[in-house]
Amino acid sequence: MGRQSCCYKQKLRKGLWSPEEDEKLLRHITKYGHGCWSSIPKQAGLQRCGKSCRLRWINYLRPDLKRGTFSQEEENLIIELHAVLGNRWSQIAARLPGRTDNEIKNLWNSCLKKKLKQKGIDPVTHKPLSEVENGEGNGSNKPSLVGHHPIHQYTSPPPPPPKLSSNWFNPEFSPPMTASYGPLYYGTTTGGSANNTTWGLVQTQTEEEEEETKWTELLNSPLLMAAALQNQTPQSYYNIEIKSETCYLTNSSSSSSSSNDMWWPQTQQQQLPLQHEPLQNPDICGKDMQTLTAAAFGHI
DNA sequence: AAACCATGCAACCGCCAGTAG
DNA sequence: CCTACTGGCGGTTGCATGGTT
Repeated sequence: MGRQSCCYKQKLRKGLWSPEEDEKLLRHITKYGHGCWSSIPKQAGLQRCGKSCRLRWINYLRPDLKRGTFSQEEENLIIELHAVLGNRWSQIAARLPGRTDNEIKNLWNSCLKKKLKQKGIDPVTHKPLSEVENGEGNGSNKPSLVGHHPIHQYTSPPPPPPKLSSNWFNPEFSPPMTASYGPLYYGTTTGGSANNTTWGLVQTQTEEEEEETKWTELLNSPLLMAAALQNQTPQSYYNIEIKSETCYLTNSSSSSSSSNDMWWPQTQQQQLPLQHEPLQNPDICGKDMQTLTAAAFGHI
């Protein structure tokens, strides 16, 4: 017995969103926040399912979205994070302010995978393709549930060239991302263990839960990493505050489901530094929603 | 100029986990 | 404890656009 989509059940609209729908949703959430997604369509006068509204909001209407093409630094960071987290796009996105999991996933599938392959790196294991092919029989490359953790490739002793450098699409590129490696792969781990085996530990860990915990601990702290990403000082970064979309939305919903008129302005403030940041690739073209969003928030 | 192809992106689908009743 | 509902996530699809032949 197959399941029917929520849209099918209620004969709701599907497909691309019209500007009118966007405006309705934006206006509604701007005014009332999104308490319960399932009730939003009705309240906002939309013929959509709640899921669809949520997705539209998260991937397109949210005011803190960065948009534009990914910078080299961001791409590199995604690759690094993917090596650690695997296809956990939402977690990767949480470390890239203003980017959505969908965006990152698309980038990975359409672009980064190819780039890695061109560089002779297996996008799944993040190991050199030759190595992957050779080691295929011995089970050493057996995929794990959460992807592979070839951290040693990136961490083992200071990042010098060998395989690590092959990950840099721009060979001349080094800082600030090189600096960000510290917190990501070593820095945050030094609290517990000072040696370089910390991530190796992750790699060889058999207890998955323990693994998870370590990742969480490690990855929740690299604020400097993102600071480097933004080419900002750590301090200015703190102003932005790393917030995954999940946190972002959670905050709003937890603050109160209906009358949470507090979270918007606050969030906006946090995003200001980002907005002032000059876009390297201002291809916001055709996506006037950004303007609409900005306009909407100007009224709050 | 037209047909074809490749690419990027937005959105949907289906599954899962958490939770309220 | 069970069930239904909801939100969240990753995988996948389909369309629009731009480039190439």
